[in-house]
Amino acid sequence: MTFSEENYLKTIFHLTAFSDQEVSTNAIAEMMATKASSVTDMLKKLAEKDLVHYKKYQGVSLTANGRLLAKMIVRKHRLWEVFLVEKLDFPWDEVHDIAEQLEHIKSEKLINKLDNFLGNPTEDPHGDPIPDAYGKIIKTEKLLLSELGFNQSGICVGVKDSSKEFLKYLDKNQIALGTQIEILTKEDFDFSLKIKVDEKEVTISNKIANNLFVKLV
Amino acid sequence: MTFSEENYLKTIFHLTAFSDQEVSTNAIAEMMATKASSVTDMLKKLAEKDLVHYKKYQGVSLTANGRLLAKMIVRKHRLWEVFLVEKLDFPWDEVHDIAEQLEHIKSEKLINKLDNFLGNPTEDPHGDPIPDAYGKIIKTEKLLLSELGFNQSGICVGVKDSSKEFLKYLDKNQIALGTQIEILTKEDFDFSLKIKVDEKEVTISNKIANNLFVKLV
DNA sequence: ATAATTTTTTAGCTTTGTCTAAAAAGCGTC
DNA sequence: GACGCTTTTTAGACAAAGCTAAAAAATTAT
Repeated sequence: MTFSEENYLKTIFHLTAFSDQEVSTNAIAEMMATKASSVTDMLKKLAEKDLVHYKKYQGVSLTANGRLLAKMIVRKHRLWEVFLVEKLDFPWDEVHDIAEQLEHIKSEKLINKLDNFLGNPTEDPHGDPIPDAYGKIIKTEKLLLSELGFNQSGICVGVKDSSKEFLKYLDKNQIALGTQIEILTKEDFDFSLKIKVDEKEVTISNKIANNLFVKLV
Repeated sequence: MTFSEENYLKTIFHLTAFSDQEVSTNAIAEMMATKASSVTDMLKKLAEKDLVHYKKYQGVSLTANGRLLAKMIVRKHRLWEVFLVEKLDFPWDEVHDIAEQLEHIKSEKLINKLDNFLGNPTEDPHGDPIPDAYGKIIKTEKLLLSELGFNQSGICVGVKDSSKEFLKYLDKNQIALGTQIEILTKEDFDFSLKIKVDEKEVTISNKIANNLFVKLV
């Protein structure tokens, strides 16, 4: 498999992760910042290799085979992210781009040894689950901070948006995985929240609350 | 820089490391298992980017620029090899192929953090020197086992040939970096040696002795 | 139901890195 | 210096993966 094929599989996997429907050519093109015509070409090639179900004009979905391969790429990506943060001390907003490269290294033995070296983590530094060597994914149930009510408290367990900008914002406000957050007040007008983090009161917008996963406590 | 360009630079670096002369198109083609015509095409491109000195039919050598880049690739390769052996417990004969992939990961910060994580090693698992972040290489003087005389002893500090086959042979005979070896007798007919390794006597061929680096002790 | 719009595919071109076959340059021998 | 052999380069082709522009299918609106 080429890097490009792997990137397409991964994109299709992410786009079908929640909806579980066929995904459109345009959606893939947009996510990969490429042109629909390029996507069509690749879909034909992936269909040829029995990695996707593809019928002209009908959208596309992964075959069992394709899904397993996609999960292995996600596994590699997330394990490398753990390595970068835990072992090399990278800040969590810098690991994605490097992991995008590392995820294409081909060696099953390498990734399994890395997994062991890291202590078989089940989540990456953004709280996303790491598939095991068989592709099994354990998802922990989590809710958005915006779903909590007054006086409820949650522990931050992940981010929905993992862009550099959002992660840096969280760093600046001393919110990290494991941080406890209590909802103090909710503004009816713009749904902004006043929350308590480490004994400090902070006001955050609805957009922030909508991208932060917490576990009720 | 593409992977292919990096591989050419690395090959030219290795071929010019000792002789310090221009290297021929054919020599590069042979080492890379490709065709001379492909090499010519690439040399033009590298010359264009001022990474090599190239004049038709005259052979090729690295520019200062090209040499530095080549050293950075070698640095990455060897640091990753240390990681694989020291941290992930890979046997020394399995790391080369994986390091060939890892050496192309682009992130200066990554490689410098990796260097620190590994304790700034100066040699890779085969005894080859690791260039520092500025490209500086400290070579320790070492001689071939075949250059030792009767009753002299050396500590194994590296291998000249680092093929899987040779490394496995050494493993089988319990010879590793750091192993002490004493020359017992030398056969005049085929230059085979009787040596003492760990209180055990072993007979090795001239070819083996010619590919094992030692430090006099 | 037909027209307009959007989405997707096709056709044809570009670049990168490879190849084969043929031409050109360099070298060794006399 | 000419002849033949080896090495190197050129010319032209191909596969991968992208692009643009145009055609075709699907969808939405009238």
